[in-house]
Amino acid sequence: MKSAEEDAYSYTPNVSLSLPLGMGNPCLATQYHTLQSSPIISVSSCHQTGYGLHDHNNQNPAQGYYMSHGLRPNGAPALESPRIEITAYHQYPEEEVEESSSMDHLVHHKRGLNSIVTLTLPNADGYRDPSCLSPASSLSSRSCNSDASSYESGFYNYDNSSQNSPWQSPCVSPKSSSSLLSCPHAPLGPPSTSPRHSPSTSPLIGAQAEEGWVGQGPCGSSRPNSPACSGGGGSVGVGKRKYSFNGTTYRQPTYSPNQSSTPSPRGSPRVSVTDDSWLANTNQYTNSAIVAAINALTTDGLVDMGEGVPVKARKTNLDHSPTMSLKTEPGGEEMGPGSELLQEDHISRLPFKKESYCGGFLDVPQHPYSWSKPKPYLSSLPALDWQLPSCSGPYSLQIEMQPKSHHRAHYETEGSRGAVKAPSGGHPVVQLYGYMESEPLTLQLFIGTADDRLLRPHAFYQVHRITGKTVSTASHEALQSNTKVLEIPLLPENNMRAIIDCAGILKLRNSDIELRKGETDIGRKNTRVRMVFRVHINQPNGRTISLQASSNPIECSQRSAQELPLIEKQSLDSYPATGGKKILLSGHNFLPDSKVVFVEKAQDGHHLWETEAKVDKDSFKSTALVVEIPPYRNQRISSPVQVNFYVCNGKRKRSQYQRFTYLSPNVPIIKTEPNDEYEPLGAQGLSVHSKLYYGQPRLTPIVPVGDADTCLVGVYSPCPPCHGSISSMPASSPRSSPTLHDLSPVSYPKCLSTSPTHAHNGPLASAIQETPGLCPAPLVCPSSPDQAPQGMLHSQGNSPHHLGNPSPHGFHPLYHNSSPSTSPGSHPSTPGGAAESPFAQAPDYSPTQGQSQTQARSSPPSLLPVDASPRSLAVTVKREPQDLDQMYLDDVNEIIRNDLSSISVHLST
DNA sequence: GGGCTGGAACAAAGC
DNA sequence: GCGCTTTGTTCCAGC
Repeated sequence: MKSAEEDAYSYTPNVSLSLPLGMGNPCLATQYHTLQSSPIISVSSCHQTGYGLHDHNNQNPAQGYYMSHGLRPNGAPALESPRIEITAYHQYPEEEVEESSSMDHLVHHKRGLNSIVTLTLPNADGYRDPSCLSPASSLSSRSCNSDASSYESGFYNYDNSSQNSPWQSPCVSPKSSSSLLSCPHAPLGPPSTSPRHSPSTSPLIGAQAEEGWVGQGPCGSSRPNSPACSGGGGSVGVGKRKYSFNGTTYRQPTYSPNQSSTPSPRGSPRVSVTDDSWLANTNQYTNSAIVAAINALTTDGLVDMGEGVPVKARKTNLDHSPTMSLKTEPGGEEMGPGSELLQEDHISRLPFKKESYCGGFLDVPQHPYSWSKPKPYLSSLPALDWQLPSCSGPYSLQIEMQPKSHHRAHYETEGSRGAVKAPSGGHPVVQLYGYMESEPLTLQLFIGTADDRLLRPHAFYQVHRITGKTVSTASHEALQSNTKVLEIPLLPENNMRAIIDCAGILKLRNSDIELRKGETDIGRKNTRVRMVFRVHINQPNGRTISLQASSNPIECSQRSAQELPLIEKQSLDSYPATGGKKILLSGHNFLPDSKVVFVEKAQDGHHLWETEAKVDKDSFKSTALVVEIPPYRNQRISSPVQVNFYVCNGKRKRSQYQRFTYLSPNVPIIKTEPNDEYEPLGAQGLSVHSKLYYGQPRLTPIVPVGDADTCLVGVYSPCPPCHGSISSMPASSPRSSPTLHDLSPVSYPKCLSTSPTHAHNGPLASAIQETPGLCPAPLVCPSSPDQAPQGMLHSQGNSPHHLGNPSPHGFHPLYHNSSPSTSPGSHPSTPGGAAESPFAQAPDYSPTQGQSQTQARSSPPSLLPVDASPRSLAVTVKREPQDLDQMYLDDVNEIIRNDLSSISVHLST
């Protein structure tokens, strides 16, 4: 069975818990580095290494998290002070640098840093090397960047990057100080590990942006120019830009809500948005928007400046400069504000306001220079690779309608293949619950990974804006850290609900991406993605609550979609070790000869046990398999054991791993119906739990943009409805293997195990991710009384996987630590912050968000200590978890303290 | 005529 | 180094 893939899995990180803070989290490391300087290398390495490191990290989700978020030294009290740290942390030093007061200086600085990692071509564009780009590719790249061409400029990216860096944000934010604290949380959430993120990380981002392009080389390799450039895909971006600076082209005006000429069928948001409203936030917006725009444009501007942006790009940019950022054609509607330049997170935060967008742009556009200088603004918005919760306080971002599991992405050389659809034939639907304000918000959408690792922007896929008669939702493309982000208005009139019929998926050539400096991801067989939605809600106290919800995995490869088996749901997540019960698997591409293999892996990825389950051929369907749960190798387990299973249609045609938990035979079986709500797939009788293994990362700290503190604080409290899943949690995956398909869930391992006991269980970690969608709830959110603060809540729903797994725990613990109480400096809880608990679990979204939501709603989050799968378990076990948590927390705290002390020492030195 | 789609040819990468 | 298989990318054709 061991295939390369598996080997990859082996990755599993064995990070020791002890390391957590520092080691575990690359971020931290990086940070340190930066701080200390030394390690810059490390940082760089991180980047470059990218996944490798990350992976490891990832594997330990916890670590990752810690690192990135909270733990980060910053998180520690000590950390706070030095902004530097923050900076350091990033993969992109640049970003950090930028934030620093002296921009220029910083910039250079960055570059320097980058240089280490990669060459910094200021101009280097976005994800592709301009030079390298084949005509087609250029388009594509543009498409990606699309409008972007303008974006391509390196600057732009940098900016983004900076923003991205989680750490930075804190600094930036006025309240930043606290940010540091937030960091602590952060760790939990967004694992620094995240490939991209991590310093090294995100290949895309970092790589693309800055370094990028190894490019040239690639160019050659990659098909140079595809004739097709003209190809449709790209077309979208370029051709369609309608907005030129000129007001005319520009539609900013359109953005204005009222103006929207074309009423969106649903009441385009525009309508709702009033100028006033726009104005209201304008200032903020403006700044952010402008910045963003600038960034985007900047590139161009830079180019103009002579930096070497490809002529094409320049033209585009010039012509459209504003455009790039602003595209908003859809429907002619003006989304307005949203569209704007949100590139930056900031933008996103801001409510859609026309001003920000329009005003800023219109005015600015013409001057390249104006754009040219991206201000260093520290957007506090969390980087795209940060793991964010789907629920926080009263807010909950939910994917009401999940996208289909398959969507053939188009190449730049092709025409668009349309918007991602929902299984029902409609389109995905996203809704923000709990938002009672009258101000419209911007919903951000980008294409993220769907592997076991932490959720991060996908290096090989970009969201593609779809426009036309059939598109009712206005949207705007922005580029953030080399990742295309589609901005969609969320209007109160529409109940903060958006139908995502304006988003397609663009495939970038592997060769173009892999050659970029710093890129560590492999495109081959890395064809699964998730739609990631984010919304940033400004709070009266100045803080910003950022929520994220990720869709179920979407297979984007034509061939894979047709051949690879895909498990979307399973009727049972756990069962006694005796096995024997039948489980219904729902999905696609099942064959009469499909085999279902149960596998148990050690933390290091080695197979401990593997057995083929009996498949009921009589009930075979291409979309459903009935399998008999094989007895576990050890019938006397005293605690839940998490294993994985997959469907195999033949050599190299395996589904992703799904988690399954064997329970102690003595344990009363509790149904795991929570998922019932899952309904759909499950329909067949067995309730199916959705959950792709990779699922979604569930936990995520909330990242308050505004405040550093917030971050910390950010805990998010349980969300009432939390249907949402945590989008982010990564599963930690061992992965890495280029072949995403085989994600070994197991890898997680090392994450900090939450519970001491679990700590070492590799697999456990994974659980976290999986924790299904429950609402994040609960960890300890003071805010929500209802929820008990247990350390580990699991989202019930989806994730059955948890059982036994600490993974979840792992995270949780951290969270806890991070929580004010626990971690000393780190988190003070943020008072006003939405969630008190810094981290939120991400609910899993899994498959059907709807499900998750429903589940969540229907049943309050339960704490499952062991994660046993379902809620039921939770019920029974409740207490343990707490104890464990406590213990875990203690351990974690200890670790953190140690870490902090060491950090402070470093700093002082 | 353009946008979507589905299918498949061609070619590179892996095994 | 060769041949077969797998996967990625580009083209074509039809709706």
